Amino acid sequence: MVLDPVDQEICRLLQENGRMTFADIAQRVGLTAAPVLARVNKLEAAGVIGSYHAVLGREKLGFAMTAFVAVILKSHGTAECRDFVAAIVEVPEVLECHHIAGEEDYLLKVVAQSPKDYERLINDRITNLPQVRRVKTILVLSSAKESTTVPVKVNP
Amino acid sequence: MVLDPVDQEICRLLQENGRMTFADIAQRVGLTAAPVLARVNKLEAAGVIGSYHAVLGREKLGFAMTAFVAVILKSHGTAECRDFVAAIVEVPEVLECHHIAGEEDYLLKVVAQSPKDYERLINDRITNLPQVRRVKTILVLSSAKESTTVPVKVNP
DNA sequence: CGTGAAACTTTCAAGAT
DNA sequence: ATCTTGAAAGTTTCACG
Repeated sequence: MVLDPVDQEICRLLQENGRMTFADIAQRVGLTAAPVLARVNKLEAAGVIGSYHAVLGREKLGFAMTAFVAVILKSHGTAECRDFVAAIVEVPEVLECHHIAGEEDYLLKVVAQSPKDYERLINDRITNLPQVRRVKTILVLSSAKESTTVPVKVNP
Repeated sequence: MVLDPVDQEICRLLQENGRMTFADIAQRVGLTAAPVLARVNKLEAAGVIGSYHAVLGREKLGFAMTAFVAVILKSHGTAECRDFVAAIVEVPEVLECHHIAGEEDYLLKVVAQSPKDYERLINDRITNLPQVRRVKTILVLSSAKESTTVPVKVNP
């Protein structure tokens, strides 16, 4: 699918503020609401716009810790990987699960309320899994940027 | 701030669908739109709800690559770190920048359209920075989960 | 918290450029 | 083809009970 500059601007605006009204977007891109709606519907149908989410203030909810967890599996058979992934994606504190190339097999991003909670999470829900050989914690001290906004080029 | 079960459910719903209408939310939590609006305003003011965003389908926009980049700085003075972070957060392809404890100093999440693009990004925008000693790329092969949804406890 | 009312937004069909 | 207009339905937002 080809994005003209108006589509690109709509994507930029909705990445920045996912609750912006079509009337508002229309004004900023120099159209009326109807064609903006049509374009957004088209962008959603094409999968260019995938979903909309509120992002919560984690620390306000008591999540004082973020960490990346590098996981090495015991073996790398298809079934082994499948079962590990199936179990790990069900853990709500695991926000991300990436299969990676490198010394380790998977890189997880996890949140926890406290070191104690983190310990329980790692022990009971991760290290515990029969496929896991070893885990390494990379503790996040602070995050200077944490966004899902990708660049939508203005000059095609 | 204390979240009662209705606040928690509102947070859960808005994490799941950031464009859900207040009328819709109201129906699901068994209220009318007015009190839902009041609660959302309060949650936003308290920073529990931080922001709303559309998440784009990266691959549809040509971002075929995701990688984590572990960075070691030459030194760890306050100014050095500050200047590195200030430069790195301006790079649109760098979606996340975390200060970490471990062998490396920073962990970045970056997206790129191709290996060539990735090379340019790493060379010209990262390795290049005067504070950087060394970078290590951890290539993402696939992501089984990539979310910002944190658990909002149902049982206080 | 609910109601009702005003203002605004969404959404669609028909017609203009 | 894509936009505008205009109108109906739905949503937001407020003051009052």
